[in-house]
Amino acid sequence: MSQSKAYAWQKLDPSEEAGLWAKRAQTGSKARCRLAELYLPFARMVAAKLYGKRPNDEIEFGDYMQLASVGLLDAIDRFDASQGTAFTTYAHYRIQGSVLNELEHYTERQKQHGLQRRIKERIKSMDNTAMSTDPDKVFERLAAVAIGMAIGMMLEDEGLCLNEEPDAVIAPAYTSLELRQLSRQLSEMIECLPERHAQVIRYHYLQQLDFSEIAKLLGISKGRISQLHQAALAKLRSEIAQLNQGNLAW
DNA sequence: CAAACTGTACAGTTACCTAT
DNA sequence: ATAGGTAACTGTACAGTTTG
Repeated sequence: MSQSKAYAWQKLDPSEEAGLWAKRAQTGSKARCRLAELYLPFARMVAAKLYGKRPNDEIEFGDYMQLASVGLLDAIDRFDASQGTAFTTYAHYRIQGSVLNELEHYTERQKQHGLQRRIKERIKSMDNTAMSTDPDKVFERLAAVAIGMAIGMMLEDEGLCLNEEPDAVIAPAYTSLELRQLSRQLSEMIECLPERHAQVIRYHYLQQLDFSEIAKLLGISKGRISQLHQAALAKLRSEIAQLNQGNLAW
């Protein structure tokens, strides 16, 4: 399969991209963040190719992706646009180097923090009202669980359309029409979130980056990412609760 | 030997603060 | 009011050690 539509990196007008490179070094630069967002699918593709050649299954794709994103940021910071070479050519070597170099030093401990655990934690983080006994929280809890399942499905849909990740989990058990609809609605809701909130959700759930990596990408602190994450989830829950009032089917 | 305990590392959360 | 930083905190998983 050729690169899926969802992962095709967006081509910018050359002058617009040149502007981004020029502004990238400014403190708290939106340009740097925009470039990272633009080329993250490229980093993912490089990670996927390396993952395809992995010698064993000890390290999961999510970990390759994390290392690739670090390499991407490094490439963005060091790339000299005036040299006339394409960024992807330069970035390919840096990302590959970053992944291979870090994998060499990968500790047993890091291996233990794999994708499955991250997904489990993220779905759990959606359900932080689960222990509530307050009846008023029941709908909120249902919405939280539904969001967790829907985002879980979105993660797996990513796997379905990303052939470079050969061992992606396929055929989820809960592919009901209702959840498919919720997943679609959820994507639309995420697009309607404030930009920062949407970025955190996309990076965390779709690109599988942890808060520290997102913080580096956006140039803000890990604590702030957590706050944006909580605020985004609160908004999504509220949206879903409203949806629920109009449609008791789920 | 296995269960219980303890220490450590890490990801994420929260309270409180400052700057705009 | 909002965005963001910082540091202390919580929860979890794991490794190593102790104890019966």
